[in-house]
Amino acid sequence: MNVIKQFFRSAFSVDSVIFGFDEGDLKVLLIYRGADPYKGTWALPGDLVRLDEDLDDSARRVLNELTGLTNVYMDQIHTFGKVERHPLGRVITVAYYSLVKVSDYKVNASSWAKDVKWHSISSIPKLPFDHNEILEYAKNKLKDKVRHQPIGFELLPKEFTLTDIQHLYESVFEIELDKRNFRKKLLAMGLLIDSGFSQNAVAHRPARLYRFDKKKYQSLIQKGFSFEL
Amino acid sequence: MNVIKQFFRSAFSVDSVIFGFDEGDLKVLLIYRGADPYKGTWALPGDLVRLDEDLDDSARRVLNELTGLTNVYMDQIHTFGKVERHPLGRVITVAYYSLVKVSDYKVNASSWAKDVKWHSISSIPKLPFDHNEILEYAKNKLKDKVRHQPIGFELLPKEFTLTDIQHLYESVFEIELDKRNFRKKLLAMGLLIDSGFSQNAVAHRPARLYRFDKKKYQSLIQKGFSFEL
DNA sequence: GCAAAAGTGTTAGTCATACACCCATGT
DNA sequence: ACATGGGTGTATGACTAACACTTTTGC
Repeated sequence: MNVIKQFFRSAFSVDSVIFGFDEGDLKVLLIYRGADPYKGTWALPGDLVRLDEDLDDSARRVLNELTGLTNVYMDQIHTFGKVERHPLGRVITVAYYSLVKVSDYKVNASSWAKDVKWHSISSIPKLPFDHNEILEYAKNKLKDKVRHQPIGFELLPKEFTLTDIQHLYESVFEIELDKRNFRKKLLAMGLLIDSGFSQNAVAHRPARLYRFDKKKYQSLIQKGFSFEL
Repeated sequence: MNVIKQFFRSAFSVDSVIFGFDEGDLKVLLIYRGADPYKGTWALPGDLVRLDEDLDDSARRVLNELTGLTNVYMDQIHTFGKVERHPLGRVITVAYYSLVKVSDYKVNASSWAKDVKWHSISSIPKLPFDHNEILEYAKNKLKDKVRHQPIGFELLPKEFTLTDIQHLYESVFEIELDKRNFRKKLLAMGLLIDSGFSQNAVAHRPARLYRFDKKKYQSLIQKGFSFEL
């Protein structure tokens, strides 16, 4: 069939913007490319999608190969398809972002990345392909999502302080928030469980530790609830 | 090179959810497929992307071939990439939606569509491929977008009544709105211009006609404004 | 004069914002 | 005792939601 010869000559890749939150700062996981094209530069992790692999599975595979993590929050961002975006041929890329708890992240179990490192969102180098553009899209998508759904917790360890969340929101939105008002709203959601524990070994009054009530959240979502901040 | 043989055997398509608003009802433009696969069914308009064609351009081409329209509001929805979604081989599809003024829409200038018709959003038939899923995504995306930006006007003729907009919002959100409150908020945006004219030949008090102030909107956007409803 | 949709304000409640001091711990 | 961040309440203004009657036109 003619169509096959004419059109089935392209490839598609997935690229992943992996967000983490550490030291009060939003981070992105970049790889140092060990192979051409663009060998020797920091880039977003990604790979060509195999012909027998669902798109979403491919994104999960890339994340898993890199971090060893599964069951991670992941969402599609956008698809980038300029003709000349890839030097090897016609390759469009479907970009995803995921939110990982930096504390869960263990290995650099990667075959194709010579090095892997968290980069603060405020100091991202020039990246190959259209990766800087992808990252911009990712940041905006993250903002939009966090504003409407309490997914920020995916970036925090199981137990966290209210100040942790506040700093997280402040990094994501790049604004400052009022402590009292923020706590009021946050607790008013009714989705935080007081763990009963506090920080220890801190050089100030220890903060209470909370957990996110995932079950309650799921059941509210079911009932068609929607959240804001 | 090995990679070429291994991966460059797939294709990608664009599919378009073309929204219109007419007779107080949200509509979608469907084509009646004149060729296989799925010959003889109603489907979303779409086409394979040419190797030398940017993704967005491809979506605009499909829209233009079908309606003769250019300069139409268009936005990417999501990319669908299940392995078995297309019978001819590995084809992922990038879905777009566009908002057209039904009054501007003239011809069925289409080579590949046997028939083209507006279908009310409330009575969409079973569609081939994953098109019903795509349409669901499109509706949600449209809701999200309309909630935060006054793009609803793209669906209305240049001059419209306040009741027209209210009906539009009611169809998109599938809810009922209070007339007085809706008008208050709408006029408070300061983005409507009273055209000075009114309807005529209507069997009731004629409504004032307004225009959307695109220039003011652009300049507010520039200044980092954001809107809600 | 009747039918049909246009147009118009007020009130009560809820929510967002601004703001400053005392507390518990480690050193 | 001092430094560090944790924790807490109130008052004001802004916005949202609920609600009913008069007006203008065509027939």
